Amino acid sequence: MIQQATEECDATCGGTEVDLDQIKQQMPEETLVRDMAEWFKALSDPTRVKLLCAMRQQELCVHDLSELLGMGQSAVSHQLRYLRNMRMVKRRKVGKTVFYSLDDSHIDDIFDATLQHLKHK
Amino acid sequence: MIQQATEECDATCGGTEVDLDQIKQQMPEETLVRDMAEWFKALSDPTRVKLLCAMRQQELCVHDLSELLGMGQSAVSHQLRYLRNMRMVKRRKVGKTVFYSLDDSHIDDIFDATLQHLKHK
DNA sequence: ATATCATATGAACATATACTCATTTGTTCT
DNA sequence: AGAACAAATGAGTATATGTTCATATGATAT
Repeated sequence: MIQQATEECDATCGGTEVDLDQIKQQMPEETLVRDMAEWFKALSDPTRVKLLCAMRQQELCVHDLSELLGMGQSAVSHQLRYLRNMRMVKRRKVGKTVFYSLDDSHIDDIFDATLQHLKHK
Repeated sequence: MIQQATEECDATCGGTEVDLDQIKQQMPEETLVRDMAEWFKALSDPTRVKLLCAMRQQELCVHDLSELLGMGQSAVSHQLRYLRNMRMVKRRKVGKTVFYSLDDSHIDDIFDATLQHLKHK
């Protein structure tokens, strides 16, 4: 359960009842915070969400993804690179075509949870 | 288990073995995709992540949050408004000071899961 | 009412982002 | 080798985003 501030940030808000140092200690490291933000940023664009949703169903080549989303090949390719750099998807080359698929099982969980969350609001 | 494309996107990549229409049907609605992206975008900035992490521990006033993050009051206030618009946090006014706290239990779960995820990589 | 303090808000600015267009790379086929 | 095709990449551009600065709002106290 989350604590409630023991009233009176007032008087002089500078000297609060709250123990900021203790809270600071419990905070995740700066680098971890950045990693978290970066990870979420990868999921913060509709195009990338769609790509991941599609790959959640099955491995797909760039061309098909491009067609599925109704977007240019270049745009899709750029976003796939982004997702690959984030290690969220991986490639499999077969001749000229490249198949992309999820490379992070965690995404499935997060997506399921989030979809549930958003539907019930 | 995710399906693997039945080889040969080749020949002419346009006519694949993959049933795009079926995949399309399984995709979430455009509006839902946008909502998802928007929700993740709220978590895609280090400042907002820190604010949420702090509030995860306890309710805090703007001044203390500002001090905790070592950022200007205005910047913090802007981000709190953002989070409030997203209905991720709520306010409680006591005199001049305003206390902010989480308003979305789902954030706890997502953060826990994500922190676990990022630590083990 | 006036002063003071906590927070909110608007404008401005610098940076980041996602797309398009043009071109390149890498592969297969003839 | 050269043609044809899938995908990748770089540059350019329009828009979005996060912060700062200055100022406004709202509340308390004198």
